[in-house]
Amino acid sequence: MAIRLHNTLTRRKEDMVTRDEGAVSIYVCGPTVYNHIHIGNARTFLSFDVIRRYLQWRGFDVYFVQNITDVDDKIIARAAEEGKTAEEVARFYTEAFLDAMRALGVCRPDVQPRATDTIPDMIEMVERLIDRGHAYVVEGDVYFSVRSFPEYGKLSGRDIDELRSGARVDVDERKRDPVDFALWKAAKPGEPHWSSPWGEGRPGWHLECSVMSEKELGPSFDIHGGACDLIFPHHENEIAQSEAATGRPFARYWLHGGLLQIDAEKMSKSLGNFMLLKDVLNDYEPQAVRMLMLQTHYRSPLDFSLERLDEAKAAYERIATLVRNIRWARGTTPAPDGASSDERNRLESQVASTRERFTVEMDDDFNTAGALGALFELARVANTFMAAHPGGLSSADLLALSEVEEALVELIGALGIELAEVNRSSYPPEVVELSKQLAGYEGQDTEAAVEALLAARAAARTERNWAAADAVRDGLSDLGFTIEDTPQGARVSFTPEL
RNA sequence: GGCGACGUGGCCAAGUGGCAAGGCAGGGGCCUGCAAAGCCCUUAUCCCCGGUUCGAAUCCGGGCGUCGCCUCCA
Repeated sequence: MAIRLHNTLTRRKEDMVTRDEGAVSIYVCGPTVYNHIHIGNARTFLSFDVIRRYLQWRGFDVYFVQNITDVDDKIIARAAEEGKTAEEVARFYTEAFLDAMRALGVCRPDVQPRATDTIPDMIEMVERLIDRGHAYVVEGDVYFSVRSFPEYGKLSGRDIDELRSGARVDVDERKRDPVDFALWKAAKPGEPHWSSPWGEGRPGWHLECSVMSEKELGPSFDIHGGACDLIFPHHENEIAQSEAATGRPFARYWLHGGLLQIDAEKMSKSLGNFMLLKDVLNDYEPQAVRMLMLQTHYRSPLDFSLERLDEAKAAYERIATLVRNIRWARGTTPAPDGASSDERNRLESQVASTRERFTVEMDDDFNTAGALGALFELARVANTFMAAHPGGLSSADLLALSEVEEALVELIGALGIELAEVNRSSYPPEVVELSKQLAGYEGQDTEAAVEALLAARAAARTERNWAAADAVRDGLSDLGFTIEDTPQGARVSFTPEL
């Protein structure tokens, strides 16, 4: 079964046929580093991280390139505001961006070129465009001649003449045509600048993506991604630059993500209605953020709110709790009899059908919402299986459940959501003091302290001393532990608040 | 005005011709010493009108509404 992609260029879903069989080359537009990225920026990077991970999971050899725009008007403006140099601003927010991506669990691109490291290549492409009659020099600026590229507008469905009449911006009289755009800008005093055949200057924004993608992936590659607000003019201009410079088709498939909205309005730095990713991650686990994004198809708009983030967190915990409960059950002593072989077969066939449906959904233009639906169905079936046998599960039952666990961890992992193992070493030290008070524990080991508390609570419950039992549970609860009673004993889990 | 996306239960959302996934929230029940987790039950004339079809959320036409791009934007 082929993977289907919605291609903005053709406005329909197509079978993915890559340049090299078994390999996928991807270029995704990265951030301009003039501020911390907001949650809307994060959505796009997350979407393409999921696409990349899924293709890898499907066995493709993925080569993923994403630029960092570290020279730009907005960086210069920000530097002026802060009384810093543009280089300082760019360096600071580049680091902040890399930190934020790490915190969200976004895989690093295979190559992550910076615009300022690619200047010679950009100059070379501009020279090529001038040589081929697609660009012209005016007083140190170089412009791309849009009319020299007849296919201009094929991505965004725009018509050059309509663009021209609709141009609202003050027209630069030196341009031969109002729709022409800058490839190279002569530097004003105090701006970052590089030597070029046209004098000291800096590159235009659209240029770097054409240059980097060609340098890293070749003139024709498989997938070019970005958010849909980049379709025009950015991606249209990239196509014009690259195809005019190389004479060869640019990206085969154009994938565009929908925008994140707040109160049904685009989240953007210019509108001022944004939330920074780093602030959101201060209060929420990355898994909750990822779950929220995955519940909506990547091309649809997504209205963001903390309420929805709470819902996504609850949804994530449904899966995480199940996996934790399976792991716990597998640590208990198997019962002599549990489920019937029919029940086990049903569970196992559900695992198989979940894997099947997950793949079908994801192959169809990365339908993460559908894929999650498959996982939740498996969760319900597995929960039902366990609920039907409160008296305990046999070794065979536990083996079947371990297949459920394996599938959930693997499949949700293919979407970039990690189901972490419980880390006992991170138990808080306060538990020792609590155990001393309530269970007479004398040692210093946190894990042993918890064991002592659970033993004390079990004893109290046997004596029907609910006050003593609840004191232990409440004390542990205050430290971030959850105690749940089952017929097989108390189940403890530790989930510290962020 | 041009180009594009979208309109599915209380909220979110998948589904693009054949009995409407899933999550969250609410209500009822079960389990529990009380909880927690979980299970069971429970809520949809798929924006409106017309058309095509044996059959339409899904295709076509018209309307209404929301959003995006057309200017820097993930």
